Amino acid sequence: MSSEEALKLENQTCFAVYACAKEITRLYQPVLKELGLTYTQYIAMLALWERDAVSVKELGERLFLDSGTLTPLLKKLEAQGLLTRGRDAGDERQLLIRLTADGRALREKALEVPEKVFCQSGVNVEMLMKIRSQMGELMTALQPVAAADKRGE
Amino acid sequence: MSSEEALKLENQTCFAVYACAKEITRLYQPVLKELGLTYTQYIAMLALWERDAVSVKELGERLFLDSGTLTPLLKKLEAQGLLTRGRDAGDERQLLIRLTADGRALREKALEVPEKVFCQSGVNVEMLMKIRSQMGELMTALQPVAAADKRGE
DNA sequence: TCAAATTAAATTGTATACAATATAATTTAA
DNA sequence: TTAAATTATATTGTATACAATTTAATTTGA
Repeated sequence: MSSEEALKLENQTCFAVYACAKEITRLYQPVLKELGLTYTQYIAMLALWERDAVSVKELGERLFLDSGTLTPLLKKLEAQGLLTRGRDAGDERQLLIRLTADGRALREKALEVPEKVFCQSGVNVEMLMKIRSQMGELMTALQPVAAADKRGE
Repeated sequence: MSSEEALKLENQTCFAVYACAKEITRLYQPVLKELGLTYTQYIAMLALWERDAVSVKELGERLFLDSGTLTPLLKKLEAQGLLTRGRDAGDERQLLIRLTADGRALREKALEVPEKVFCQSGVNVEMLMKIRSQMGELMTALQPVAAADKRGE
């Protein structure tokens, strides 16, 4: 592709992924509103439903988010009574995030979310699976770059 | 997939796309810094390099962004001297965005951006093309839903 | 024709994101 | 052993995003 062609909006893979991510988030919004969660809060809860009593650091690594994003987000979830934030007795630097009974209970409602969103989406399962696997490949290809960046190379 | 399986973070296509979009943006950042642009400012400039003297509404439709995002972003680009913002004489409701000479000149520097980012990415062309086409398909599938939402259905 | 409806931007308010910095706790190493 | 380095989280500042509302201009329709 010529550098002229490469500069066209239509040819930007980055823009295609960026636009899809926003569109998908928009799709989740009405469904998540019933749970009182935003999209980012939802993925944080998904992570916590799988593993509880984790530090902000560990949660951030799983969600690719840093403390600047997570600290206010977790405070909001704490204010909603879904989790508690308390320092680790063994290492006071770490903050342990623990779900409350309400936080665990919300999972029952959330079980319906994927199905609801899928039905609304007008997308077939094959496309979804293909996309997920390709995003996985892309992420695997990009992660070494991201890691090198973090090390300041 | 069971509803239990469907709730795992690892199985979320939405999260995969969301995480990739952020990672890609991060990849562009150091390259765009040389042009003095953020990622969103860059895609706005890409659109304007292709078609100039457009309204905020038209630009927003191409970028999937609304005036709440574009108004401050365009004011920043105006402050940098890359474009001018002026009401359309024929319809004073509309604001026409026009590139300045500096704005057009920046395109020369930007011609190198796609190549630079690609080289850093460690991704091959085939994967990129496949992803772009699939994101296009997904967007096409989702757009009717988005349009219906806008109409309040 | 002119009030009501529509349209385009701007504004307000809330919620991410993340770089850079600050703070406090822990670990390392001389 | 204790000062220096490292680590985990919080804070600050900037830049998106977008829903909801407001404002001003234009179009529509009785």
